[in-house]
Amino acid sequence: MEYNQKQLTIINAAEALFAEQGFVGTSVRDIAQKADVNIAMISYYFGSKEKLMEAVFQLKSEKIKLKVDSLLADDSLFPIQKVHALIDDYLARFCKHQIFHRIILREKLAENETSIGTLLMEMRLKNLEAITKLIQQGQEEGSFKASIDIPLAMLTMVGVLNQMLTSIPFYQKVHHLEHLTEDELSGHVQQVFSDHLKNLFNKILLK
Amino acid sequence: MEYNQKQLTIINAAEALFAEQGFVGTSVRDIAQKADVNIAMISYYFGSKEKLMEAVFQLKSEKIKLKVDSLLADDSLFPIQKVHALIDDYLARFCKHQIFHRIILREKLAENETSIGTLLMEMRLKNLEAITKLIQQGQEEGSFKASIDIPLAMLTMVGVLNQMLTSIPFYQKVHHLEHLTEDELSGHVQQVFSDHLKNLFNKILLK
Amino acid sequence: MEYNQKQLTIINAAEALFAEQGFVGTSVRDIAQKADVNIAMISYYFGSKEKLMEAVFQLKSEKIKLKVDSLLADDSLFPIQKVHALIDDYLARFCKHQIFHRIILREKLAENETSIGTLLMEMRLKNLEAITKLIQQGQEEGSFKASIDIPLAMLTMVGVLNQMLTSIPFYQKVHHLEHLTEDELSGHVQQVFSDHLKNLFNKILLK
Amino acid sequence: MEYNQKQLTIINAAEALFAEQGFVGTSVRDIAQKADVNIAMISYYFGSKEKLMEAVFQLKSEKIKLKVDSLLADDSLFPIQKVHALIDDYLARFCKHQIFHRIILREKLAENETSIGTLLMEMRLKNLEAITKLIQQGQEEGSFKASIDIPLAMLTMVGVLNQMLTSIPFYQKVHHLEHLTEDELSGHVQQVFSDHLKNLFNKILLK
DNA sequence: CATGAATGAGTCTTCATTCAT
DNA sequence: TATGAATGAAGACTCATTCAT
Repeated sequence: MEYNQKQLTIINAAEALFAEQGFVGTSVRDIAQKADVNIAMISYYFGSKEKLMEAVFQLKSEKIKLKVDSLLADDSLFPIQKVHALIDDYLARFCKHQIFHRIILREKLAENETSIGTLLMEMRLKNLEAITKLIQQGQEEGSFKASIDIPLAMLTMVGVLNQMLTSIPFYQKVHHLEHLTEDELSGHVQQVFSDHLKNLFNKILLK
Repeated sequence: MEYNQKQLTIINAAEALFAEQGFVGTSVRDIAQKADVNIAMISYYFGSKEKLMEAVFQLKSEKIKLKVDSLLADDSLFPIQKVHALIDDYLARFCKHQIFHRIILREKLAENETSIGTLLMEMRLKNLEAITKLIQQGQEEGSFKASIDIPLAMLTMVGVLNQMLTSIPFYQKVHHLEHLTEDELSGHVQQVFSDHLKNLFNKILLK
Repeated sequence: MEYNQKQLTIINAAEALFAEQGFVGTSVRDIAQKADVNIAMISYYFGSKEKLMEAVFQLKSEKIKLKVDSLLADDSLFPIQKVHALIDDYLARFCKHQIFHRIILREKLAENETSIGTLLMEMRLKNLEAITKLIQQGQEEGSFKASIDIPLAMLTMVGVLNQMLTSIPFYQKVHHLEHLTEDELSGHVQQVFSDHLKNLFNKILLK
Repeated sequence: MEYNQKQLTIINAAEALFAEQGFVGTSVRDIAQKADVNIAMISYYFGSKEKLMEAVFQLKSEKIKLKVDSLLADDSLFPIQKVHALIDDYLARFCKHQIFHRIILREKLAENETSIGTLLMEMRLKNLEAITKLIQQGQEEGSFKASIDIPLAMLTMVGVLNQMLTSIPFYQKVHHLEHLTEDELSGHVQQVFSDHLKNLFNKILLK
């Protein structure tokens, strides 16, 4: 799938709005306005609002796949370092508001077998496959535990990151960080979660 | 706030539907139908759909508060046992589809300062307060580490549980558990997550 | 099915517009405006535009059924007189712009198995049944031919009447009847077609 | 008017679709797709959808005119034979789904003075003129009645044929002809209506 | 000469809410 | 107090047409 510039503009606008307001909560009018295109363009280019969401999803999913693959292929790192890099990568992506996981996870997907549900499942399976390889590297090398529930580990990381997104204001408040600028806050939070997750995964993975 | 029977019926119907379909995805018609009341009753009793959600939230929040408080007051348990009980309690609540956290977290709340955002923040603060006491008990008793980021720990638990909710089909698939009935699956998952979270919290909290 | 006054207003407006402009050519806005009700009332009362058309159809169909039945039950008339009365009845109905046959026949119905197609088929079968009885009366009495293709005869009458509706301006022009008022023209046309059809049916039915 | 190949392709596609779905029910997209041309071509070549329908109409009208004229000029046939030939010709045309009369009659034309209404009137007048000559031949020759309402006769034929088109499924059902293939059914119906109309016109025209 | 891209008006329908009773 | 009826705004989507290329 190749998208032209206008299509990409729409996809980006949609991604941002879906992330903020959810799929149902976002109207095609909103998207058209944000992307500064005619409302009819959405149907024209993508067929429907749902198909647009699929496009958002697919595009993002491809990007992530590339990132993860290149990381895994890097021979200069130890397995645990790759895991740490993966954490930082996810973290950066989540913090840059490219929170498209949440976007989609929120809506009907949990149970419904929509086309997006299927796409999501596929992506998760691919991710799992890649990460399984990574962890097997660590196990073969001898630094990782022999018995690890890999899906459970993945899920833990993603769950913590998702929760982070919705909890930043809370975290800011309880730690009295109101004096920080948005960027400072973001940097701080990123550091905290990076340490936290790395620490968690060290405990989960390492012997 | 005291609610009469009809209001409670509406609140329960609303809670279930919000949990399944999200706030925006649920219409007052749906709620009225599920609660078997006239559509106009919702506006009549609660003023608006949003106010109804607040009622759902508030009621739930009170129930949780009671549970947690009673747990903390129980002198027969060690602090770490209380934490474990807390985990099982949260887990049971999440698994019984009383997933109202998710309900609300999904909608605009993350950033928008809606009335519900405020309610949510209040509830979290109360919860934090209670849990802080619990952890301080453990620290004073000497079994817990001295330096613990308590909000981060809370957030980790809730994040994992939230993620669990949306990932059960994925978990079922990758672990080849399709042969289990829904109840067996739910029981299995609950056991796995209970162990996982307790293990995680042991590492986070215990010296 | 019992309809309240507002529903009947809508049905009548819809009938007139469907007759003039066809089903597809008529918007719910048009109907709402003509009936002087809010647009949403159409969905509110009838569910959809198509369901509204079904209501139009059903109501009309019931009225016709009653008329025909009462005619057939009249013992004071000879069979051929009943046929003549039937012709005049149909004619009057068609001329009074209650041309709902055409309304519906026009749209997709011919081939598509819509709900209306089914309703139409049912009505035609009922009508055929009634008319078959009438013609059998004539046959038993001895004045009608033994072998008559009754559906073909019905179809001939309805076809001529339908065609009349769309051809009145043409007929007016070629017979130089422009000087007549609309009512005079209508009366004249009705007389001409009454004679024509009675004549035709005499030839088709009588020995 | 001369049309190039592409234009003719469009006209044919449009004719078929208008016949099936009506004017309003057919979109230019449908036509463009069926004709396998760019959507913009329709506006480009014909100016508008309505103008396209005029072209469809005009082209068809010319063809019919030619057929009728050639029939009338044939000196080898008696007038009643020409009438029978005319009936079979109309019948064949209607059965071959080239039912463009119905196409257009369906839409606004009955009362509205659209450009097509005018075209239709002109064509009818021309047809009437030709048929009048034919019937005068019969009258002069002595086999036809002296007093015949020719427009009424024409209208009867067209009305029956139109009705036939929308009633074939009904006719099939009541005569229990479901076992016939579509072609067999069409052939049977054609035979029945040919006999019926010829019989009718014998009675209307012959002394 | 031909067309892909783009548009604004229009489609039907559903929404949360209000009002008269 | 309670509700059936009613409403205007908004929903997603399709339409015939135009325009720059």
